[in-house]
Amino acid sequence: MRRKSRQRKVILDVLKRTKTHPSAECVYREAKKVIPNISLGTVYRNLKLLQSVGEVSEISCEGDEGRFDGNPHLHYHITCRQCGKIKDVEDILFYNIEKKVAAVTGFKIVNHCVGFQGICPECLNK
Amino acid sequence: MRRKSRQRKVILDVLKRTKTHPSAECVYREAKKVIPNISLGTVYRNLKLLQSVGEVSEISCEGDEGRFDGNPHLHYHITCRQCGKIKDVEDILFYNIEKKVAAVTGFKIVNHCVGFQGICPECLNK
DNA sequence: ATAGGTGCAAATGTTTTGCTGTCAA
DNA sequence: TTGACAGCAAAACATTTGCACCTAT
Repeated sequence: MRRKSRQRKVILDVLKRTKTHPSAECVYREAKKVIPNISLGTVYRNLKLLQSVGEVSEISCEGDEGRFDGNPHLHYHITCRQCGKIKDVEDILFYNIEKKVAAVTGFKIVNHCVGFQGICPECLNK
Repeated sequence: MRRKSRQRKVILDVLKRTKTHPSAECVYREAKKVIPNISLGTVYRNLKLLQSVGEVSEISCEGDEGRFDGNPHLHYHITCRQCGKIKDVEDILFYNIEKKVAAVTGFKIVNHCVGFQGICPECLNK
């Protein structure tokens, strides 16, 4: 049975309040501000555990590997090729594509993800 | 100016004919059959170079990191959560979502990718 | 009391890089 | 001839894991 450790709570809290989709290393640095002797291994272990219970997710799509999102709801991401920032894409979701793909491939679909790459407004104005 | 090395040709050829979306290590093993003393560093260097000129692409979307595709045309992938195989999703493309997302985010979109996760027909029948 | 969790450090796996020699143009 | 590229090995990262100790329940 799972216990609530202080470390896990802090890690989850960091993810919930950090909007920049931090890497494991970055979560570690933030968590260290609260628990100075927390270890990187613990961060990895908890990120994995929190993913497995669906409380956080790991972002991925072309070059965004190893960054995490404390928002567990399905949503898409967009990455700036110039400055590297990752933002959430709001209000766009394709619920029906899973059915379509199931029909075409014969797979039972359990999830999908979508990622965009581009240049953000700030970088465009430079 | 770029030269056509034998190694690069073999690596590209492996990718073109391998439909299983191989990892770098796997490309290395295949290439070794043709050039026994090819080095892993060369494989990585060429995979990167071939990506940068758009001849191959690296697949990514939740758990498919580090696998490559010799088909340079935009298409989506689906991964079986049980046996791990990655297949191409044929005949489904969302050209218009880039415009939509550009409008919503203010980004100039240069690319997008879509990945599905599920259980393949073979695994379902076990 | 005890199972789950932690910190630490070593191990692992993957990718990159420096260097020297080689080869395509 | 020469600059791009290869092979090799070391380095650099990122992530996982074994172990002994700690702590919620």
